[in-house]
Amino acid sequence: MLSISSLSPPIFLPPTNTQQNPTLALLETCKSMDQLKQIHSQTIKTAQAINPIIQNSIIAFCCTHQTGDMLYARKLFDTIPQLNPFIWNTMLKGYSRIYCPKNGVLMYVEMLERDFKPDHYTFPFLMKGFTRDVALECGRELHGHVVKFGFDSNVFVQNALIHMYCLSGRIDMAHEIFDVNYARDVVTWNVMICGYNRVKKYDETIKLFGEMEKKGVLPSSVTFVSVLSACSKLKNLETGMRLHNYFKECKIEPNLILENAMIDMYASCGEMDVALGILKKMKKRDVISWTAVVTGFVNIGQVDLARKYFDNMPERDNVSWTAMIDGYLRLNRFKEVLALFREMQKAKIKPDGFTMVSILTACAHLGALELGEWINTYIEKNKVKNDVFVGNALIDMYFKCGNVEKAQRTYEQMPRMDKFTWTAMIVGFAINGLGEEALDMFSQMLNASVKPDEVTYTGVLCACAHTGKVDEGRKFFASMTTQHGIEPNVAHYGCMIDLLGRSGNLIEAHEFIKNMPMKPNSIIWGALLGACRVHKDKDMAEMAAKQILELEPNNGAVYVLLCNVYAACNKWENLREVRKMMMDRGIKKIPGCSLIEMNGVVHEFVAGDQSHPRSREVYSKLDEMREDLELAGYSPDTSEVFLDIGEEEKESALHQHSEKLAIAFGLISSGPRATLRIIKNLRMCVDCHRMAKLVSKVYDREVVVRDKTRFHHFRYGSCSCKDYW
DNA sequence: CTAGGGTTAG
Repeated sequence: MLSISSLSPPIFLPPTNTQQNPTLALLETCKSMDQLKQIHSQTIKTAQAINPIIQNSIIAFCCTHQTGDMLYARKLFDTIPQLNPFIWNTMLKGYSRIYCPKNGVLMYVEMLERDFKPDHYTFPFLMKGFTRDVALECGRELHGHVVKFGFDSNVFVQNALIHMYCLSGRIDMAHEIFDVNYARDVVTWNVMICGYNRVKKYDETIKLFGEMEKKGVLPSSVTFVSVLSACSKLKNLETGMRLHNYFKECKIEPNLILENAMIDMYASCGEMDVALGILKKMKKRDVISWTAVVTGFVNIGQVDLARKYFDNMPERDNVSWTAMIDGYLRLNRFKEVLALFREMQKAKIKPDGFTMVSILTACAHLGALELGEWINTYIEKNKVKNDVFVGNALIDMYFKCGNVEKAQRTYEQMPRMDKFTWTAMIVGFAINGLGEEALDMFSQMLNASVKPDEVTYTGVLCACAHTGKVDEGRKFFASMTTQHGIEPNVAHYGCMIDLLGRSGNLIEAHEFIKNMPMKPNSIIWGALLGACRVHKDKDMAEMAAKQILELEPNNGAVYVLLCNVYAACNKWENLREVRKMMMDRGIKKIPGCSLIEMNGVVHEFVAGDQSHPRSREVYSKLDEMREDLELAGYSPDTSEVFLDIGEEEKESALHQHSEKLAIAFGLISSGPRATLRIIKNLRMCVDCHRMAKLVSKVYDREVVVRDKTRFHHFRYGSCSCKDYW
């Protein structure tokens, strides 16, 4: 018996070029998956669905079109009895397009298992969608396959391979292939150049471009874009301008990307006039063009001008917002940082890791722990890429908001650490008075063979200064040069003066200043002056104050400190003289100001402040506190009040210090046992310090005060600084 | 005579 099919005439396949086959013509104009599905069902009805050319075209649409659906492609793919290399390749291209490199690799494996040989299209398609991780995982093996299947002289495959090694950070392997590759074209150079940009070796980028010129390879516009980008990063205007002239000579048609790269290069080198000139002449501009201009103005500190361009941009994405936010951050305009971030949220633009780092940095400066916590939750909930930068910013934020536990927890969860992580931990412990922990971190860092830099050493010396580790401090100061070749800068000297002076070695501190290789600034003398206050050395204080006033005649803090010294030494006549000098010269004391964050709102109190809406309650709470605390042994310490007034008035002035107002406000506006976190612009005075200790005991509250230089954690009646500050 | 590589802003 013969089967029906063998009796039937061969199925008539309609012509398969677009002119003659209406289905193929339809597919060519197809715009969406919906349309495609209609065409597909039509082909099933008309029995064209088994026409391999139609099948290929339908799958190709799913794999290549913007709206293409790879699940649909795969379903169709599975129904095809007779596969060919073309379809496999198209599928690989599809997975690359939607960035599913793992599916691509699985498909490639399946292809080999089913005895299809990869051709020279297979590898470029497959590798195009690779991520760093996949490239690391499969790179070597695929390289082997390329050799095994004999594509080591195909330029497309070789370029894809170099590209893949650059992606996984194996620039050495990439260069090796580049060097032995006899099939090189301009794209090979471009891939290699781009690889150096990716690992931030911009000098190498420019070097390679030079080699390319020497070899007489004509660069393409892509070459120019990459090399311009390197010039931008290096702020190498000379090479940038040479490139500008060069591609005019080459008669390369400028396109949007190239012009954007030009704007970026000039803007980054501070040549805003040229950058704006290019922007003006462009036929088409996009969000990148405008953002490059905004960044340019931010770079030269012209943040208000940057804002003008930002406000006039036809569209803004997260990069533009972050660039603008970063502008305010760099000028320490933190409130504007947060305000702009709120606007960004209103505009429904999703922040990413870069944005988070900027906002967290602002939170760290402002001590805005609640917002910082909110950002942390946001990162977790929205799966913002939690890389080492974000982690470092989180650690820094928690420490600078005085939350040591959360900082440590973040540190423990870091998937990867770098020099900045260690440094953030050391500095963080140091400013929170945890000297042992800071130094322990430092030795762990050295054990991990991470090289410390000058900031790391600032933290190390600061840890010694805040905890009175004089001998260790001297030792570290010496070792930074001898062991790590870091020349101490003025901040390191500042830490040493602080360390020596505060521990009572005033003469040695002064000697240290005399032997500094650079000119001591007001911070150096200020450290010595502060030490003179603690150790009641009137003569040296006068000398130090004189030095500062020569540098900064209007430095109000110096007068205040000098007054403090006189008050501490009972030199009332001298104190009056300085007071008079301040009046005559119109020098104002910087008013003490404390911030306390309550339910996401930052409340600000200055000394004697009555402007807060709950001011009356605050003052009556203060009176109540005074009674409670006196029962626990409090008596006012007026030794640091230098106003020429009666004892009772002194007590009253003391009573209204900004941190006391903030603590009282904190007590009436938070639940029992909630931690109070206060940020103060000046140093804490002895009396407020004593009172805060008692508050922590009497009201069973943790009080954290960040003053000008460090943290005080008050718990169970004592302070983390052990009264050494 | 079905398909292919590289690039820009924080």
